[in-house]
Amino acid sequence: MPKYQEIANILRTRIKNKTYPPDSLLPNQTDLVEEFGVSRMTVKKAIGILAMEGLVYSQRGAGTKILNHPFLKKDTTALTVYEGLSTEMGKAGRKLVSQVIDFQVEFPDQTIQEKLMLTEEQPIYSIVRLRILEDQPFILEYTYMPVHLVPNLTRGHLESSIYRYVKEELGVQFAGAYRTIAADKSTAYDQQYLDCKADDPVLEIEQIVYQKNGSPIEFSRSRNRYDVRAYSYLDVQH
Amino acid sequence: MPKYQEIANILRTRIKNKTYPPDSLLPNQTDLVEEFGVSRMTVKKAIGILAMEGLVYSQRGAGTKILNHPFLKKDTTALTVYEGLSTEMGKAGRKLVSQVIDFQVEFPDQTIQEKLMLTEEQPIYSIVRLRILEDQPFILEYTYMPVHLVPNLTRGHLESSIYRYVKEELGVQFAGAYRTIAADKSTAYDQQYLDCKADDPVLEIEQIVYQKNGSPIEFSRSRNRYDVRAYSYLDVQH
DNA sequence: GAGTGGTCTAGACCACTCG
DNA sequence: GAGTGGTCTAGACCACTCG
Repeated sequence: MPKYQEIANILRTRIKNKTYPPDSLLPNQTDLVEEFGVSRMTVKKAIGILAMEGLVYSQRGAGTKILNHPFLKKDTTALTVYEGLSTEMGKAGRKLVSQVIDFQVEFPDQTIQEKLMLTEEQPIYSIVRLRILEDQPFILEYTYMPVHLVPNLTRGHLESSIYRYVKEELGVQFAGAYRTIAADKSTAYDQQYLDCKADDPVLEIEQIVYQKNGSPIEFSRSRNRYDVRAYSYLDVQH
Repeated sequence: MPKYQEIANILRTRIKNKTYPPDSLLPNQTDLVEEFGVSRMTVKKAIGILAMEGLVYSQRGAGTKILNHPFLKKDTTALTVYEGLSTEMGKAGRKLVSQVIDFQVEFPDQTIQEKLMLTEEQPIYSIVRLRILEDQPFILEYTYMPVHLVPNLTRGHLESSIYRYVKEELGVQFAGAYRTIAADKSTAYDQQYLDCKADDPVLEIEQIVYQKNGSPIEFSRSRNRYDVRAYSYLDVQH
């Protein structure tokens, strides 16, 4: 692990345990250079990480201030990094079960060809799963992935965690995701699986997940029960 | 403007006009050092900006690749930086009208005290506006701002752009925002102003906007017609 | 083994804030 | 004017990718 990461971790710990209390100033960069025995560029890089996380704000001439946003108390980190729903819920200590409703291999239609940058001859997995959180159905999820990028996918993976298989066993690295969030009326299909009423809306999240090499590896549409799931995130300006 | 910004701008232009085509490699950092007559750290910082924007992906040993994400073609930049709806729509060349439904000064209730970090004696503006895009009502927006942070706000500002007044005339700098997005059933009030049907859902976006010094300056809830507005953004991992 | 980007140093100059 | 963080340099070493 690079030095600037280690230093960022140490400083983050001190902020979280109030060694550096909110609204106070971080020691200046020269002092941190002395404490950690590194160059100033390295200290600055460490502080830059904390600034990206919204923990501190540096101002030329005035020092680096510890911020006190209410979202420090919330668990938003899980939402900004793509790691799959199972992993996210596992970290939060909540029990997620995935019930496989459909699992097919087929040729992609036009929409999916575009989203996943495929030709019509490149087969895809088409997966429908109901995600059940602590015995309550809450997301109906349609997932499409190119077969050649995710070989040997099994029903077992779908029931535990696709993300873990793709990342840990296939060694795929994710670059990020493009998401669109919208409200929609529930369909009869939604109502059946999500166990919701005819006039209940759903929150729909569409996402395309990209690998680090730039090719899309997943397109999914998830239909969320409106009363169970909202989507939160922190948008820090740089 | 710092050198690394200038270089990033030049490289971004070359990517957008395909001087560096998608899937090709950027010239290596040593060559760019020669071309621009700067040190390698400066070149690296410029490339870092493009990587944050999702335009390129650098890999140790292999070079820096120009990515070809479909969202290069979409206009998502406006959505990741807080600049107010009027400014956003203005840039897209669309005509936005804001109709002021209510404009009051009052003491904050418990919720707003918490969101804006205020005491119950610190007065706030309470604003309700209907945002009309090209003659179609599409957002009903409730905005709350502390009076002491936004002195002399007038009805005129509400009708044009609060953001422009706060930023340009008051000189406030924004650090970012915390947002929560959810689906909800429409209320009678929504239906009246948004001109939607009883079983139409709405997309609700709650946001707290922070100043660079860390204090919240705005809390708002916007109720969006579900068939007109979705919310998109790019989530790049770092 | 050649070429690549990632990290790090030790210093410098400067713009900015604050009392 | 003293102290702060932002930028920049010219070099170094290294981990990694690729043929």
